[in-house]
Amino acid sequence: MLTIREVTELTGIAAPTLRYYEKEGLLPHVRRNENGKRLYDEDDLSWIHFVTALRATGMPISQIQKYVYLYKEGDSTISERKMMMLQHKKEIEKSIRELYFNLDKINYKLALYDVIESQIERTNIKI
Amino acid sequence: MLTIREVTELTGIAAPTLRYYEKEGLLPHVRRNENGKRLYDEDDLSWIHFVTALRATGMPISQIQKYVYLYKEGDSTISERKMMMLQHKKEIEKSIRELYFNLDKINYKLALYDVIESQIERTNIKI
DNA sequence: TCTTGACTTAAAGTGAACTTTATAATCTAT
DNA sequence: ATAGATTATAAAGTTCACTTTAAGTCAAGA
Repeated sequence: MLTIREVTELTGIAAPTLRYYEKEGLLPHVRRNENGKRLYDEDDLSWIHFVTALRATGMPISQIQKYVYLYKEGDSTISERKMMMLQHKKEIEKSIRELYFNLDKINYKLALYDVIESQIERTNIKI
Repeated sequence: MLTIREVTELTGIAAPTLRYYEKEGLLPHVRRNENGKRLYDEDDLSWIHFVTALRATGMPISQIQKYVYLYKEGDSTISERKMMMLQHKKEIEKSIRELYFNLDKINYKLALYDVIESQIERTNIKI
């Protein structure tokens, strides 16, 4: 069992953020010791990594809340949870497509700069 | 020359956002008619599309401000602007890599759901 | 024993990027 | 000529996801 400090060192997530996630219901079943201090086990670490992956791919806190709520409901919500993940997968793929699309525009801009620089070279103008 | 309404229809960007971008210095040289109403030309539309691409790829307003400031400075800032774009290109590529990395985790989760569902099928349990 | 440091909570604060509101001026159609 | 829509500005408000602060509890080391 790990203290909150050990988890922050392991994950790079700030302690207040871990408490915030827990308060918002993103981390089910984090235990406490006899004095109320948090103790994290392997399952908690898995949840933290999973929540981090969802956040890093743009899933809002509110939707992760819903997912964890369904998880707590038990096996009857498995298909709904799977559908949430399928939907989120689509969103991520869409984000990637949009990034590539806009990356093209940046590359076009960079190509223009290359043209300008080669013109400067040819005409021997100094900037 | 287009009115702000025509630009919102053309770009899907809300009029207050266009005014906000202009106020923040993201859109150089937007003209006005004799009564102070904005009139956008082709160059303005290009800037709007460019700013939109930068925003959609996560560049902060403050950095776009800096880029436009350099643009207004003239040709002597070309290499600095090109470096900004090269750096931003790297950031976008990093974002794409991270999205793929986390997409893998979501796909792993989905594979687990598939395993669970096939188990349910085999054991004939109804959920 | 004292004090230092790590933990706890609730509540307030922050920063980024808009968005809304309030008020006034101007354009458009009848 | 006038009603209703559109535009302008400045300033306040909103949302999201944390982050910081304030005030307190507790265990361990000098």
